[in-house]
Amino acid sequence: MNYDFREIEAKWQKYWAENETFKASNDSDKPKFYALSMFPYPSGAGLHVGHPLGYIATDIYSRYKRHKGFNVLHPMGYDSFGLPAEQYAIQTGQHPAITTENNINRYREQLDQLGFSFDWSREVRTSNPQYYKWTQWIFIQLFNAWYNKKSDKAENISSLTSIFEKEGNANVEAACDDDVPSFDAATWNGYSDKEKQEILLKYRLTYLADTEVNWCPALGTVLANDEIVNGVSERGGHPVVRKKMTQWSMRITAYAQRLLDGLDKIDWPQPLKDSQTNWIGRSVGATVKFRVMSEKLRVSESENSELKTQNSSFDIEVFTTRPDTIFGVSFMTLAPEHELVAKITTPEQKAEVDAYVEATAKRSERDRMADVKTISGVFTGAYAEHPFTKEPVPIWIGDYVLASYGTGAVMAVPCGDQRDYDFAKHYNIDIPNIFEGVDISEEAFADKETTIIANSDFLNGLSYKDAMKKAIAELEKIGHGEGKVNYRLRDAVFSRQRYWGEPFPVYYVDGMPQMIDLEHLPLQLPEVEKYLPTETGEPPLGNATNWAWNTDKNEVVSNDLIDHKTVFPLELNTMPGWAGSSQYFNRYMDPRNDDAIFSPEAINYWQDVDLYIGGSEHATGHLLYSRFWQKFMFDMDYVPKDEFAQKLINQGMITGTSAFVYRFVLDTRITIESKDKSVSRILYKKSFCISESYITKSKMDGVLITQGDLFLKLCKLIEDEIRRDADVKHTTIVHEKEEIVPVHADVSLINASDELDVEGFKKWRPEYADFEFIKGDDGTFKVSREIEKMSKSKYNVVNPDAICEEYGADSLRLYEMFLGPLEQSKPWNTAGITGVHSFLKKLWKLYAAIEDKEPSADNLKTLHKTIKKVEEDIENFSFNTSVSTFMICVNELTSQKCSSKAILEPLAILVSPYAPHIAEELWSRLGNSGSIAEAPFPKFEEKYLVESSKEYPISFNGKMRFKLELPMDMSKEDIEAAVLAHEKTKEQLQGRDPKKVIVVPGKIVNIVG
RNA sequence: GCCUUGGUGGCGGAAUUGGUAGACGCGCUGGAUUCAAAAUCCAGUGUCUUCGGACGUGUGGGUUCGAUUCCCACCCAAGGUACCA
Repeated sequence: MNYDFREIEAKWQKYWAENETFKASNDSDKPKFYALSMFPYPSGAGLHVGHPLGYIATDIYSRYKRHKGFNVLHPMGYDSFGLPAEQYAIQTGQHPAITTENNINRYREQLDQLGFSFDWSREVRTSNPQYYKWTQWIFIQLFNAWYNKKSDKAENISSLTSIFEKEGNANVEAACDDDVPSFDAATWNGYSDKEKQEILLKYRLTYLADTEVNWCPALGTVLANDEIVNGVSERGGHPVVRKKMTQWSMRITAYAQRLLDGLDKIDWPQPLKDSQTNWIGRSVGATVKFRVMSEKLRVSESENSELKTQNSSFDIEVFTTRPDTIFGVSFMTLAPEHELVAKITTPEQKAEVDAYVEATAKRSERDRMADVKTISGVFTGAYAEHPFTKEPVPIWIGDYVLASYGTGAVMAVPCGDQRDYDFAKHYNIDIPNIFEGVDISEEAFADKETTIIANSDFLNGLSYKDAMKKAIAELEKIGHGEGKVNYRLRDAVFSRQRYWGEPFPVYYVDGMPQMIDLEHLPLQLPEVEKYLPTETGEPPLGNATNWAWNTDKNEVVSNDLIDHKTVFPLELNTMPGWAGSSQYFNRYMDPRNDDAIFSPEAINYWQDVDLYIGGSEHATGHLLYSRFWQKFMFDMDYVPKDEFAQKLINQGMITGTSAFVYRFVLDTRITIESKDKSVSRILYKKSFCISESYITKSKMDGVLITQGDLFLKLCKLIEDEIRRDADVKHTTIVHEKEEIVPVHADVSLINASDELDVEGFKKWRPEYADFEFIKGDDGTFKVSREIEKMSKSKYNVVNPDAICEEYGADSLRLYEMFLGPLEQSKPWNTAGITGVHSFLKKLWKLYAAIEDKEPSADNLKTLHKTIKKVEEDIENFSFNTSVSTFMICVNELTSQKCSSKAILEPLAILVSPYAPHIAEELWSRLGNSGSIAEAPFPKFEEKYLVESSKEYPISFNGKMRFKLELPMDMSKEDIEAAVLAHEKTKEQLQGRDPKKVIVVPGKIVNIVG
């Protein structure tokens, strides 16, 4: 009887579905266990081999916990709103809901094939109105809440208005906008309704604010940072400008400290915690205000007091973690983008500053960050007044200061900060030493612990800590600053100018946002003709003709009916990708509930996620926002835990082999003098894709360069084209090449010799249809290959279907685990799959003739050794080593010719979390009815492993020379005597006396000499 | 630059607390079976070797009776990134 995996796997997948084997109940005497995998975005490419890695791990653990007697919740769903479906819709006109549905069906088919123990009755889809009803609901809860710093939690906005009514806002400590005016009760009560709403908006946990976005006029859309390359859009190379737009924001900064503190309570990988810690970026220090001195002011300081007030009205605020070094300030540096730069620059310096600002704008932030070698900056000509010494401090701009952090300005203390030091050295700026007994002639001194301040007036002789306190106190005294804890974290922009996302349950009355009542939710996405932004630059929902809210009927009506009395315009933005994923883990607990996001019974039973497995790329996105919402839900008493996942594991990614073609654009400026003497100037742009064989990466700086005379060849090509037009007397031709840009090519277009199917590529990427493809000398167009993470966006995905077809799901499951440690990244290579497949065949054979006979001691030893190891492995998420353990076990039992049911039955249970189909089949062949899923996990018994003797490795000076079998219970002294008496020992020592003999009973003997 | 992770045979990897380096699998070599192939089974397989051994876990040091494991310095690769003042 052969191992017919196709039949077996189909049979048990059907059985599980029909019997709802993995359906979880919200009511059970068993202890609960909630195992969760991050749900996928159903892309058009289908599931690839990287997806199941984490799912298999979660599945193994879930099945194991079920064997251990837990009531297991193991759900799956789809994060089904997202950009790819929308882009596909823009290209093809197909509604994203349809493509999404198709993709989900394909995912489901693939997932089913792999035999996961999901409770499909709880499936959620974020794009489903029944689901996003509750996403909208949470948004409303956030809108109706403010953060009270006194109680250190979110509260309903009504508690805020009642304070306002009684006493105004003087005593309110809230997380709010910076520009809240202060008012007393009478003023508040005298405000109009609209004025009150405007004030409240500054306090709400979700609020409207003007935020800068990357606007691409040519594409009519906002771009993400990674959609922009070298300042232009990745697609099409259009210019991108920073533009202010009114957007919904989430006041996540209110939770900065609690998000930081919460990390101590959860068992998440340290690198992930580090990355959240760094993202939140807490630093303790002070803000310091420097007053800008005007040029005139310095010349005629005391003469005109009116001029003084007029011209020194600019304050530069900096945040510093070293206020103790304030007397070491010898210059200031502003980010080139800083709004004051244009205002304070003197006329003499203007040209130089402008040029520098422009040059900086072209550099990416990453560029500016990574480049510490190049020191650059420009003096603005302006000076600021030192708050204590009143000395002028020159104000520079430099691209090492980023506008997005802190205030975008630093007080430079060259003696205490290496970057400031280098900058000062480079531009010959003073480096005053304010440290006692420290030599700063070579480098800055940044060690806080040993700092003693000197040359600093009232700070002289103080340590870092004392000087810090004193400096802050003095700054506060003179009104020039205050102690401050600064967070890097900024409020999260929550609006997207997209179609395929959750609509906001918001309409506008007199410009003020109003929430739609829960009973009228969900507010469903409207139909639109086109999924592109409108011609006037409104988001795609601006195309909808039926997108107005009737407050009488509480329904969506035609835009034509908007009268601003009972019918009002609806919000045109949609929510971002992370909205739907920030509470989905709680929704799984009670996914079909239409009256509440979940029932109190459900949340109180399941509490939180016990094990969450997913990729580390979500460290600062999904995982930070989810923790934020969970804490909010906790504050509002909806959930019992303020952290949603106790334990989290990052599965390593599976890397794929990406393929690149090289894009290269040649600009040619031509001046043509025709025979009739008329002169014309033309800009001629020609685009190429170049075979890999012409490209080398410069060893110096990693820049891509073309090899040999390719450039000349291409210039010649263009010149020939130009000159083909006859009537030309004289031409001047200047070629300018743009950078060589590597572009991903889909790996399905590449053959085994790394050659590109050029026609296929042009068809796949129509914007390359007119490009000239330059083949190599051998007449082929080669791509270059690189190992990268497997991802649809890198076009290097391999899907599991073929492997499933050829070897079966159990083989694939085992193989993905066998590849290596779960947390580590590893390359995908199917070469070794025959190994695990033949293991399954050997396992199968073992059960060919099962007998009811007593197992031998060897049998029992093998079994219990395996139980022990596998159990330890699962608990440690070391799934690769348990696959090896199974192989060893089956090899041993095969050579022992074991056929005993007492051994083979527990073995089937051990294997079942890993290879559930074959385990079920063997289980039923052993005579059991029903599923193996609930069978109790075999119990390990030490007694079968007790050994009477041990084969000791005998080493000399740490090197193993021979082995010696000795009884387990032999004493140290006896072992030493036995080893020293052995003739091989004498042979090794060759007459020398051993200096020392180390005996570790049960482990090793080492002889030194 | 910074943060994180990693570096062990031809390849994926193992060695759980400092105690036999290379488990297990792939690949490769030889053999059995077969008309032949696939499949299966058996044996071998870190490198060098004068066949005694010597060397060997990115590099160089150190601690130790003993180091893949601990410490210091460095090199390389991947992922992330925010010069955090």
